[in-house]
Amino acid sequence: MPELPEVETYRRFFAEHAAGRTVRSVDVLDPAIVRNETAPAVDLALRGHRFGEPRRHGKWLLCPASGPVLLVHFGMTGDLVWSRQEPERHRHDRLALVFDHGELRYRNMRKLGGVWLARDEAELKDLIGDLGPDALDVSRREFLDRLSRRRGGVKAALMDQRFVAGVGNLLADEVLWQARIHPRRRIDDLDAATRARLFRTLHRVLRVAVDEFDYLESRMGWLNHVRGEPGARCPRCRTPLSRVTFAGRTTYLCPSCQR
DNA sequence: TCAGTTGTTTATAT
DNA sequence: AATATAAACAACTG
Repeated sequence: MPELPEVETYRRFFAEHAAGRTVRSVDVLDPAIVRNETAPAVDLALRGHRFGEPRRHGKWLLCPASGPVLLVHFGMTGDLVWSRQEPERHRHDRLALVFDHGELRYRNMRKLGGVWLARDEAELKDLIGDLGPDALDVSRREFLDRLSRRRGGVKAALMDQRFVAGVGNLLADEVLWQARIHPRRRIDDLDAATRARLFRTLHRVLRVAVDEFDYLESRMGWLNHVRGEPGARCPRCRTPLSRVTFAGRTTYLCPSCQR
């Protein structure tokens, strides 16, 4: 379930199991999941290398291995699995990093996303493309500055990875609902107080989310707690929520609270 | 059978 | 040049 908070969870998981460990082999179980190299090339590049501390930028997990960097993107259905917790490989396990003490598997049912190998930091930048600042890392000043240069709808901006990196469909709805901003509101129409509220809310939602596993469902009083339930009502004012399609994505909002 | 799904890219239109 | 939209990608689930 990967947006920024989930990928942060994967980063910690990778750090726990793979950082400081030497790769014995890379078993590519589905060659199509490696997007920019052949399966043997990935094995050859990483075998015998030791992983350092993983980093995260937006929804990308970046795993340096003394020289080459393994790039992991989770799409909609990606996951990491540690072999001690689940001994058998699953049919959606697409790649396994094999260590002496176990194996870390990249699972992805739908195969959106995948794994890339960068030979160095320069190649890494080319592969992840023109990403904006990480949504949890961006300063208020930079966020407001970027917002002032942006036109169009506010939800589209939040979800644009070149604007800020890490916010997806569910988080965008959550932030806008908490900040009481209609997702179709034009950025030009937002006054200074509303822009400041948007930043504060974005930051607060992300902070809570990265610290709380399963926040999407467990966080009482949040939009995502009731999202998708038939007849769902706004947790604040009890007005029935609207469900609309916006740029091909399902959007939930409260017609009473949000403008 | 049909609609829907937390992401990204591409083509096309505005 | 930016922004908006739909479709495609793939593999399910209800």
